Amino acid sequence: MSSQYTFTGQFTFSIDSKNRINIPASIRRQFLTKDKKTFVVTRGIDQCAWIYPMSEWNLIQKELNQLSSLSKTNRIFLRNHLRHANILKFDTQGRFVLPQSLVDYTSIDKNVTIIGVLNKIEIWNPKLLQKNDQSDEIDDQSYEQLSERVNI
Amino acid sequence: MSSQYTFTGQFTFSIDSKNRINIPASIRRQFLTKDKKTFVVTRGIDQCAWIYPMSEWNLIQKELNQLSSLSKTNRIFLRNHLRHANILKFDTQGRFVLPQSLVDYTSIDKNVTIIGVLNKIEIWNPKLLQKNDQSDEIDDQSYEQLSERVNI
DNA sequence: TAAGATAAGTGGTTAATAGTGGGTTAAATT
DNA sequence: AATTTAACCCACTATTAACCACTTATCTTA
Repeated sequence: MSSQYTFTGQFTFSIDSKNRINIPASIRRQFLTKDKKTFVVTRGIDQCAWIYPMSEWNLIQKELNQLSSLSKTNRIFLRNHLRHANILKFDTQGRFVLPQSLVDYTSIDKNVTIIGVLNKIEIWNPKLLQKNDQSDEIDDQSYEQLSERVNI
Repeated sequence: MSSQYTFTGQFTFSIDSKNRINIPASIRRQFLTKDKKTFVVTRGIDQCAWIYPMSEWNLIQKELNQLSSLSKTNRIFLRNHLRHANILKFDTQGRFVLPQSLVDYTSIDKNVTIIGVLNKIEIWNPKLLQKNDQSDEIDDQSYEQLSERVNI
């Protein structure tokens, strides 16, 4: 089964003294009832945190299960992906607390930028995201390759 | 499945103090009932905003879903494409509010030019569009290349 | 073609929702 | 038992969305 979520958009919120972060109402409303406000926060591959609704995470776990631990790459990848995964819920106000380890990893201090990326939500320190904006330009060749797969 | 929309024409309207923009009635009437006045506004590749009726956007999303986030190029591409996409509806008067980030990106201030371009609608600052008119002439060679793909 | 009727575009006000900050109680940990 | 942590509750402010009203344009019909 493929993804049931298609998050989009960008929002800038604040993190408070208790490490609470608000989930944008428009994103919150998209959560399916079966997920019951439950999701998984984990390390992103870039310097951000990734949030998956529980049912999405289950799909990912199924895929990860296919990877044999005989391969070193697989072992490292699995380890780093799973050890930082926290199952959380958002509270009655629509917030969740970002675990300290992820606060550190993402270097988030005062403000956070939240962006929807299809089946996941990314949590960024705005300054780091901006830095990526500048350096992460896609070169022409890569665009050419993409154009063979994506028609927009 | 291919596009169900063929927008055409050009209109000049105004944007008000709350960033509301009217969608031309003739274009509004073309919206299929299944789309329920819902659409996606996002950054155009040029300095304009693009509007896709929801069903059109869903086609694009389906393609984006094929891209794995393990590839760096994919990650950057997905992020930068989706973060500026806002799912919106037009109100009972047929207007929508253009998000501030897109107001900035398009440099729209007082007036807007709205153009129908097949499956999408473009929103421009009239002055920028005019500037493009002058500089964006297509050279003969490019026309030759186009002729191999498009028969008009 | 003039007059009335309908639709389209624009502007402002009000009501509802969303975001934020803090405090209180309950649970867990040491 | 003391301290920390997490869930819950309440309150304030800012933002957004719904509503109403007016003007201009377009269409209809006498």
